[in-house]
Amino acid sequence: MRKIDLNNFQVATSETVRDINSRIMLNLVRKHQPVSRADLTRYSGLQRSTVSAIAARLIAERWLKEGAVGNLPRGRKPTFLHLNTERCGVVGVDIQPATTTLAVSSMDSQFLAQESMSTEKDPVEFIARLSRRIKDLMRAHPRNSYEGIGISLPGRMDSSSQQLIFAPTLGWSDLDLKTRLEHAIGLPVELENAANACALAELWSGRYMDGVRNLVAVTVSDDIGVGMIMNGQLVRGSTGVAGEFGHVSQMSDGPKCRCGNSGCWEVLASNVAAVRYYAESASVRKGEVGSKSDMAKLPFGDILRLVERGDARACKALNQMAHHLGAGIAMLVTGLAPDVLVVVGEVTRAWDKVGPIVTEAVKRRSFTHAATRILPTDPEAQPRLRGTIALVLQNHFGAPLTA
Amino acid sequence: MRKIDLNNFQVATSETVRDINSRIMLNLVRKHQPVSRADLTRYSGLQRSTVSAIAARLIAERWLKEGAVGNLPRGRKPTFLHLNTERCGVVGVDIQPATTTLAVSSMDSQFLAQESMSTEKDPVEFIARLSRRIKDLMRAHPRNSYEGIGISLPGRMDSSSQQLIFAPTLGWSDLDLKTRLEHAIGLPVELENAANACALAELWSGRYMDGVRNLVAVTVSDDIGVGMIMNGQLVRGSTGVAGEFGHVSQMSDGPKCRCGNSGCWEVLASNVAAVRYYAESASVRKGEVGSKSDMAKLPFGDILRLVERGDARACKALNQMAHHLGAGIAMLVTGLAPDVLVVVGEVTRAWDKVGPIVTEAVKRRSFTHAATRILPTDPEAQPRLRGTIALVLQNHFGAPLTA
DNA sequence: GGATAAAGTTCGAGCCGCGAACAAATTCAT
DNA sequence: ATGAATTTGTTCGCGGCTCGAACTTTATCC
Repeated sequence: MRKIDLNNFQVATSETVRDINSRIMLNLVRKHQPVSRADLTRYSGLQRSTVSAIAARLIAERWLKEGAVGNLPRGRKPTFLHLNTERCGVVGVDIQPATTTLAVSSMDSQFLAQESMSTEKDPVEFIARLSRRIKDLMRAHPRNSYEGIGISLPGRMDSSSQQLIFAPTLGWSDLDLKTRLEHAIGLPVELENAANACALAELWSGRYMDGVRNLVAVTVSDDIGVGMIMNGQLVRGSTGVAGEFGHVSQMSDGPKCRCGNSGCWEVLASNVAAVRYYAESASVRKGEVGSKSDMAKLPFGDILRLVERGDARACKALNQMAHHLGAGIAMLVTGLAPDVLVVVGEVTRAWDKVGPIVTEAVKRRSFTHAATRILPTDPEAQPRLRGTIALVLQNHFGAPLTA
Repeated sequence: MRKIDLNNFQVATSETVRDINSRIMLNLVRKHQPVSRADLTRYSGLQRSTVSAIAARLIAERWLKEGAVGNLPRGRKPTFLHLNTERCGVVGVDIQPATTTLAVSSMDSQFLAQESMSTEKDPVEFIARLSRRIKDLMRAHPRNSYEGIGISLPGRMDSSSQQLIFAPTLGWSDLDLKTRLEHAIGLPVELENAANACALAELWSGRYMDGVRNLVAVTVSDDIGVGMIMNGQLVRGSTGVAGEFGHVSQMSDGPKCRCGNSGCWEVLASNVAAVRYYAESASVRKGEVGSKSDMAKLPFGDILRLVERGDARACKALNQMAHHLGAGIAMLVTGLAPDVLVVVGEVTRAWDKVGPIVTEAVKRRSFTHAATRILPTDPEAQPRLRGTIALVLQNHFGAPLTA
């Protein structure tokens, strides 16, 4: 049961009924397609006449298309309905400190094209260049309509105004990225934190046969971010900053974190932590080639490659990271008890080594009543970018705001 | 934006419109009462005619009552509407390991009567006795109707079946309390974990002038429980076990917890932790009167009394507890960023001493972008019991299930 | 060729909010 | 007093929606 938000509600009119039922139909088609009108009456509980009327409208609005006819042992053959993936396109932009990836996607979240560009320090200059690239991409891939632009970025925005309020790795601050881009391109823009975008991508991925309404995404890179979906809805917290579990202190006498605190989870379990563990083990053991500070600049990818080759020191560093990753994930499983917890980041490439350590730590440390599945994401699948698409599509497939 | 739950949705009919708008009206009256129909058109955006029609129905259904007429500088005088608190009663039951408190309340959450009984080890026997007491209480306080029974208990129930799955301190397990009581009394029963009940109580308390849709309740007694409300809705997690932050390990080499883990938050910051700190300081300092094991049986209330009298050792024990309480609360503030975090329990009686330590710890340890207010509850206000009332009333005031 | 079965359409009834017109109640200027 | 102005609240026809029964269409099987 949800409390009605008296600061942001919508009264119902007669059209609200059709709104609600259309959304339900659209989701039923998404789930069961190809599907006949008759099946939809059974799935929805609506009358046959109502289903026909809604289908007619959704076809007129080009959300649905009629397809082949099916076969049945008896009676008239059904004509199948399915989503009209041609209808609309979505632009997704994944901004990361070094490079920005942009893509156009169809309604079924299939990428039509994808390209990269460098992220710049000057946000105004960057926005100008980005909007040119987006326009070019849209021209190169014409669609009936483009519905919006979803953007994932490593930072936080105010949940109501969508003003960027915190993006340390980009060096931007207090920027109205949303309005600027909307004016430049003329499409609605949705901003979201990268971890939240990943959580959305998983929620809408179709990977979990519905039923998953509580999902946590943990992004592991140079920092650790957490995106939470509870009761089928993104949790943004009071000012949009929920999910900073990466800055929960796990070891009061641990290394200093840039947030000012000590022993934060992300200091112990992020990619840079693994690099540090590797460098430390070097200096302790022997003088060897390369100074300690050189090693501290090693990219995390190199550690993974060393692990693949069986390098003992790299393996140990990765194990340490995995151990701490497990401790933090145990906290999330214990406290949030999601149906699914997905891990995002390069570290999933070594999940055969990391996964067992993590699940063992969770099993050992957490109340076992929660049956949380801990899963790596496919590193090739670009979860952040898929999340930006989901960010726009949820406006069409999510529950309409009522009451 | 919420994802539609295809396993549990409700299609809209023409009556859904009235359902939704009635709920909105009811909440607007609750917020603004006494309030005229004309004001309600302004608050809701509905037409005057629609507001009148809905009001007429709500009056016929006895949810609302017409009251006095107001005064205006010009024009016809408005007749005020307000909630009809006489309409219905609610039964609330707060089960705790030693004693169970039951109460009957009117629709405005005012207690009409309240009494206590001992909690028994045998659940079947207990249910029989409890239902007799409830029936007597209802007979002694006749209302037009009783809407339901809300029950708070120290344990976890499956979120769908409401079967009790875990209640160690009561010694009950796998019990269908809900169905048994429903059959015995003939009223719908709502079960909820005590911490969740406290969170609900605060959400519906009217203490925060709306706007608060993300709220965390931390119950501190012999254990620590956490109830979370995110996006205006209780977070129960996959099988109803979300909120066990009390069993997040804060100190890997800390004391053993009954959950099998070490250094759990509740082992470091609960009432028994304070008692243990007190006992430890005794044994370390001197032989003195009373053995260490005697002191470990001291009730937490005695420690609070000693603190009031200025006992240095008791103060130190309380400080230690407060320090760890702050560390855990910092975790919640950092990770969940609620608008409000309320602390429930005897410890709030010494909040002048504990509060500053907690807020200092949170300020030091957490990302300060979240503007979470950390507040103690009034120990006299019986948050668990108020929560049981909210549990039933939210069925009438919460958003109806649509889509 | 008729019985049976299933898919899909048509159409009137009923619920509901909208919005304009109307009725009621009250103040204020003349 | 009296009428204009103002505000509250009601009445009523319209259009949107789903329901549900009746009907049409398209198939298979005996």
